[in-house]
Amino acid sequence: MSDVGIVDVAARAGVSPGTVSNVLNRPEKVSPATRERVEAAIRELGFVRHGSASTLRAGHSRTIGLSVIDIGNPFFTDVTAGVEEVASDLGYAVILSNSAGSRAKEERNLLVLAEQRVRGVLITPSDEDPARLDRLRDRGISVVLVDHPPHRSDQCSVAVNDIGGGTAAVRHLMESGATSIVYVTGPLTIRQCLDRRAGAERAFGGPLRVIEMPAMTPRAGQQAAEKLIAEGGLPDAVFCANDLLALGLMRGLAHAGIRVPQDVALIGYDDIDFAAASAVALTSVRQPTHQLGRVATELLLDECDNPATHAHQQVMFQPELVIRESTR
Amino acid sequence: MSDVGIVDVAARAGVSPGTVSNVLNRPEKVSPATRERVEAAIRELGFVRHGSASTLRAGHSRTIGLSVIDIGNPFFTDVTAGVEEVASDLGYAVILSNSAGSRAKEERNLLVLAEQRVRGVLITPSDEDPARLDRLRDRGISVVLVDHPPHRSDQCSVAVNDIGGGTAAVRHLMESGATSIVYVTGPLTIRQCLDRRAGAERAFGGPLRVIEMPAMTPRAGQQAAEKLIAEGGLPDAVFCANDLLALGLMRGLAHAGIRVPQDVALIGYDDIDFAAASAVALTSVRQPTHQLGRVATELLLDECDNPATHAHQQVMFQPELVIRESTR
DNA sequence: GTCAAAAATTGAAACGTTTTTCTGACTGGA
DNA sequence: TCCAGTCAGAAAAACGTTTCAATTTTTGAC
Repeated sequence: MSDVGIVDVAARAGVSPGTVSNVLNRPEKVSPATRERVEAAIRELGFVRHGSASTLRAGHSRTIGLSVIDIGNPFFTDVTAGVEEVASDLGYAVILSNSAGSRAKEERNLLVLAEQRVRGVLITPSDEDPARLDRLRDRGISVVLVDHPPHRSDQCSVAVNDIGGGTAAVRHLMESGATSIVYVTGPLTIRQCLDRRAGAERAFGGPLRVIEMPAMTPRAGQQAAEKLIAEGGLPDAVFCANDLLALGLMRGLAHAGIRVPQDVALIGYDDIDFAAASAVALTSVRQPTHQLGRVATELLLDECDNPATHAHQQVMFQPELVIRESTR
Repeated sequence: MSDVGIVDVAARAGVSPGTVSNVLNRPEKVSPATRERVEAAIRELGFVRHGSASTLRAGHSRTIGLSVIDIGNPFFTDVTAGVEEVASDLGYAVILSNSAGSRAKEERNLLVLAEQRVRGVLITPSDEDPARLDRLRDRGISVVLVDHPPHRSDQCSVAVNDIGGGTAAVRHLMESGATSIVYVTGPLTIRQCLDRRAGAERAFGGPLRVIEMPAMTPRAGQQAAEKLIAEGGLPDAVFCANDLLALGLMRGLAHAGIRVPQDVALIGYDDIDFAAASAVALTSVRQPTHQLGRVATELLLDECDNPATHAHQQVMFQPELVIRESTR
């Protein structure tokens, strides 16, 4: 139960606590000789800075929050990896919270982050209500939207053009000869789902038949397949709002003896690693996930560390169609 | 930049700060009337407790750390989901860190957790050195090992019988007629990889040909396939230390025109969701991942909240063979 | 209506840092 | 030798909670 504080270190090194603090936070302000001595004392005593005391006094922490919609979705783990790389480089810790598509859970998580006095928050919001985020900002917590367009112009955001992606997907299906197309999606309260539909219908030239599932998981995809079959009238092609749905749907179709792409063409979204390894390699719309996480974090930390010079930016990436067997 | 503290709330409610603190931490100690009044004040002022100040004074936080080896591996995201469920129920926040298989990174992450004064740590250690964890315990931070047998008897751990799993996997391959078997694995510094090999060789009755990759990802699996082919002498069957390797290997073999299971039988480990959806549905060894996370967290929080009555436990789950096409 | 015991509330100290102001101790130019 | 100008380091005051002993209020039994 070792409990060495900054004063113990100070005593050991024969300096004042203030000097130890300087060694920790502005090493350049202290002479090499004493710095060396203090660092030795820290090492010998196994001192670990008390983050809470530090945060309390300094008024801000070295942590950022990352709130995602589904940590089980490889899309978000890829984003997370990018976030962690950058944060870690700049000495920030990341508190990861998973809203699991539940607005209530997201709210609880944001409260925890606010209590922890995180420096900033990266969030893929689970709905379109900006009020919660404005409340965070009022508390002095910077917010950067991830995979979401900005609510207003005085904030940073990093997104991918989902309308364009939806358009590209359906255009490809039509060029492959499909005339009847079904859009299988998660909750249409999620912006990504809406935008991809909008893009899809723009390419299609009219409203699409839609199957809306409560989740965007392989399980939901499989259920969507049952629904599709039960409703009768199999389409030429199915566009799924993400790859998890598509993979589940593919399995569901296979169960029913329906072949992809011979009977139904299938296209997903995200191009997760597993898309290429699936039963029939899945055509998908690739997003620069890793880059998304990196850039979002860079923007956030710039906003935190250089509030004076920081210029808010809205970054928009372009997705890329990856054609595989499921649409041939 | 609202900055209401406990004293503002106290003023508004016409009570002392101590009473507000009681409402927050032991509501049963304060009369319903004043409690009501204080809660109203909290709501009206939008007060959010300063977690750092609270942690500083109380000497402990309401957060736990979770350190995993690869957040991109569905095995760990499933465990994480279980952890989060239980922690969230008991009012704890989870700080998730990813060691990405790097010992140095794990060490850095543990330091961050120690600085944050987390109440306890759930960890799947990336190597066998118990020193780092002992150091945490010396600091009064409880540690529960996840997917790892105990280093000593005075600690909690939750594991799955990997030797048994390895044995079951190879026994199944042999019963299917395989006589030459290759074990494709991640770093043999990882216990899971070692144990699964031990179990595999027990079933095989002697040493197996081993291909050791530096990572346990689909990419590494694909490279393993190239290696396997380059080395010549294709075996009857391949046992992969996890499903990611197996899926990558499957893709790699397909590229080279080698068919699974006709030319080579293939079995993975973990039974991640994607195993069933792969090109050829993958035979695998299923682990109770979600349960692993739940039980580990229950043990940890019991240790934290009831140190007096807590009894250390070492839980060992049994894996389950799931047979699919890749071994038929 | 009184009194002791229990319950509710108060007030101030303390948690371990960071920050700011201030004091000495050097430096080098006159 | 003196002085202004630097630079290192010291000392003490915060930061916003929780806790604990002390005090007041309420309760219940007689």
